Amino acid sequence: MGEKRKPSGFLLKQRAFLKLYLITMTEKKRLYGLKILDELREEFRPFGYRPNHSELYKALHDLIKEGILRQVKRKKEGTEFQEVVYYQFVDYEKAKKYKRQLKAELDRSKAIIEKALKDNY
Amino acid sequence: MGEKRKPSGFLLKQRAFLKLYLITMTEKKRLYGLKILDELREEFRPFGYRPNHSELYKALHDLIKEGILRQVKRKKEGTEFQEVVYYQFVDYEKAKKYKRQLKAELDRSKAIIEKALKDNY
DNA sequence: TTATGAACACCATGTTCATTT
DNA sequence: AAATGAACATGGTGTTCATAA
Repeated sequence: MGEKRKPSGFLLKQRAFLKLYLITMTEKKRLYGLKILDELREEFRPFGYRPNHSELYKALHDLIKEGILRQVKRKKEGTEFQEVVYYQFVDYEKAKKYKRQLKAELDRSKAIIEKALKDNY
Repeated sequence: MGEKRKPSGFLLKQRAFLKLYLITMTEKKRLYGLKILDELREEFRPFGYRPNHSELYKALHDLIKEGILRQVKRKKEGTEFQEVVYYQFVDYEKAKKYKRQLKAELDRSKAIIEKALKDNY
C-alpha cells in the first residue's frame, strides 16, 4: 500500500540542489528555463557539473506543484514573438522555509564529505 | 549497442564512497561485511547517514570484480563454527589508484557544496 | 540469530521525442 | 534554431527473500 522507502541519508539529491538555486535565482533576477540552465552550466563548468535541461524543468515543476513558484508567460526581452516562461513567487515564506531546510542538508552533506577526507587521507 | 550514459557530474555516488571506506578499512584492520556495516553506521549516525547491508555488499563485490580485493573465508574470532568473509588486497597499487581518484571526487563534491552555500546564503 | 548474497522494486536522473515559436 | 515539456530508458539504491552456520 502506501509504503514509502526511507532514504539512507547520504548526500543531498541533484533535484533538491537545483530547486535551491531556482529559488535564489528567482529572488535575484527574471530568468526563464533554458537561460537558467545556461547560467548554471557556466557557473559549474569548472566543477565538472553539467545539469541537463530535463532535470532543470522537473525541479521547476516541483516548485510549482509545491506552491512556491508560478509561471508567467512573457515575450522574451528584445524579441517580438518568442514567448518564454518566467517565474515568480506564490508563497515566499514557503520558499524561505525550503531554503532553510536545504541549508541543513548542505551542511550535513559537507560534513560527511569532510569526514571522508579526514578518515581516508 | 554499447551506448553509455554520461553522468551529469553532480556529487559522488554512495557506492564509490563506500568503496573508498572499504579500502581504507582493509588497510587498517581485518573486518568482515556486517562488522564493517556496524562500524560505518556508528560513525555516521551523527550525520544522519545509515547505509544498508545490500549496498555495502555490492561495494565489496565491485572491488572484487575490479581485482582490488579478494575474499578470505575464516572462522570468526572467538567462535568455533561461524565462518565469515574477510578481505585482503589482491592489487594494492590499484587500490591506491582508486583512492587517488576518489580524493579528486571528494574535493570536487566539497567544492560544489561550498559554492552552493556561498551562492544561496 | 548473524552473515552473506541475490532478486526484486522503486526512485533519481539521463536521453529522446513532440510541439511551438 | 531556441524553448518547453513529456515519454521513455537506465542506473542507483533500498527492501525483501533465500540460504547457511
